[in-house]
Amino acid sequence: MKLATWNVNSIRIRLPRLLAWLERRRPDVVCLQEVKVTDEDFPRAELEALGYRVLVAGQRTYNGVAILSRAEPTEVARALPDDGDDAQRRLLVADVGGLRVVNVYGPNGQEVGSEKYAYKLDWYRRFRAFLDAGADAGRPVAVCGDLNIAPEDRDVWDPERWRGQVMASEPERAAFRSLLAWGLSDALRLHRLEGGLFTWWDYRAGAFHRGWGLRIDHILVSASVARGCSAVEIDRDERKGPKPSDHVPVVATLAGAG
DNA sequence: ATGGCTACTCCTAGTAGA
Repeated sequence: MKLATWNVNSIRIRLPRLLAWLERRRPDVVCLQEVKVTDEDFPRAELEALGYRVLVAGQRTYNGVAILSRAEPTEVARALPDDGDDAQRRLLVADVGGLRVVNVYGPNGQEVGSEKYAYKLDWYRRFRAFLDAGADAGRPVAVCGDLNIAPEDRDVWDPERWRGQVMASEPERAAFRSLLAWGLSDALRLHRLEGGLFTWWDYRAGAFHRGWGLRIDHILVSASVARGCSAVEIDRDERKGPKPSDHVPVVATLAGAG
């Protein structure tokens, strides 16, 4: 089966590209981030017409996550347990077949030392506690999404320029490692060890064509899933052409039925 | 690299993204 994650940066603007990509790629499960619409405004019918079931934890303007799946999903959670009623929509968890799919849109953090940076680190602390309490790394689990963390120097285009900056700071990298320590593997790194593999490029300054990217979108898998993970691809071409998201999809090929 | 963009909104200016 193919499991994908994509920060679409507005499902409204990206719907034509998303539909074309789904028809071409035929993923079995897709985690979307930054859909930027409420549940009611989510383009459910267009996606169902392609054969997908749709779960949405939507929000107007900001954030918002969704899971598309060919098989029937069972919703497990749509917020962290200590989120308030008006919390930012950054989490959606569903069981699809035997796989627990944890879709995450990690906070941006804005700037090291800012209030939003503190929120980001605290969010990851709460997310790790959620995994501890509500999931079992001994079972098939995949944590997918835009984590907004470049885990190592090889995941940024210029390590010296990014050293200590938001997305690449040591406390953020420690938060990423705390997810691995829970019992997950970085699926891409099971197959590809080289640098220069990026999933996001700034819209400004021709960053994509200059190779100024970061790897901040990830698929993390528990051990049983890792054993059946035969490939992970970054759909870099989705950054080209008209109206791209600033992020591209990451697609893992896993053992087992869709 | 400190923004030359994009998308959003009580929409034409301010906020946020990363």
